[in-house]
Amino acid sequence: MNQDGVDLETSLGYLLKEASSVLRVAMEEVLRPLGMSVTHYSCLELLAQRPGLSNSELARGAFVTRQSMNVLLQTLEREGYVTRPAEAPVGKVLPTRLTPRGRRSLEEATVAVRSVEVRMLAGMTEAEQSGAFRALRSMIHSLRGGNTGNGGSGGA
Amino acid sequence: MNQDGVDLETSLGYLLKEASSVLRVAMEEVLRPLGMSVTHYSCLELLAQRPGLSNSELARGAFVTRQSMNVLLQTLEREGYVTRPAEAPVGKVLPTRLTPRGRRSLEEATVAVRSVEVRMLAGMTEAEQSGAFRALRSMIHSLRGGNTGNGGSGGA
DNA sequence: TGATTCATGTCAGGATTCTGACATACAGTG
DNA sequence: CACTGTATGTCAGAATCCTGACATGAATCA
Repeated sequence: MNQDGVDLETSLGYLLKEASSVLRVAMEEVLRPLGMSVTHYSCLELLAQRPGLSNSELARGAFVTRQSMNVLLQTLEREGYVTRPAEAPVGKVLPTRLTPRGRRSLEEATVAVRSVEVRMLAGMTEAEQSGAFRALRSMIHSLRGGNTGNGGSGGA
Repeated sequence: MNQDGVDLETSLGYLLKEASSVLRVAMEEVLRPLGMSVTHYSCLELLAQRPGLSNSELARGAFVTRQSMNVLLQTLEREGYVTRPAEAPVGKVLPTRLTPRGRRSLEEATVAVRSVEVRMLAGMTEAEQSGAFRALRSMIHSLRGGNTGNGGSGGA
């Protein structure tokens, strides 16, 4: 009946979307009491691991447009979670850094987020986890790089 | 330096989000020439496989709110892709069905979407695919069902 | 039977994100 | 050195989606 369709019940793409949706909901749930959105948290986490990231780099890392990230950064800066130099040291790039307050805020969030990740991984062996990791990486790579003869718009 | 963080480089959650993002972009890319969004396509595909689905069921299947799905359905109905009875046969539920036009439209989209899925799965063995499938299913189940003592707000 | 609870469809308002556009700064090429 | 191409930060407008709220219909239960 649905042999010519994609068959959502067995589609890895659909399952991927579902998993992502459920993960997003779970993260929003634990982040909400902290007054933080997922993108908000992603931004802070990115900055903790790679201080000095620019707005555009942050946007790519959080999977939003640089315009959206810019709006967020302005808020975070105004509220004292991050700092940006008034003038660009080189070019137009404004390296962003966490303030102590931002770092404290992130610590709370990290605990919450980690609990979600732990819950998500519950019931999976190490082998299954690394298998899933490799599978996801492979999918990303295939989707980013290769085209099926579509006359590559090239992308990045 | 980032050992007390979540370490985005090795986080399955982050990778999941990345994969989902890349998949979404790839789908939008092939669906755009057809004038169709991902939710739009999801709705049609859902209806093809399970005719008579209600607005709310469609919303859950496409991972959006029923309000958003309602807006989409009104457009699709107005443009002749789906039909809904003027009055509910039972209760308030309005069973939705694809029109021939909707079915034709879906066929085009299915070809496009399947090509993306094929590309995504390129380079993965059958075993890896079914492994990824099981892993994703496990994550969804763990995230949906179990709580780490957070006192389940039970979703809705 | 009557009350409570739950799910659905829908309307209205608000928040978030995106698309489009512009000026600027660096890198590569002739 | 001038020119082209790419990348960045930012502003403005539009589109999208969500949260909140309401009325209705069905199911559950006393």
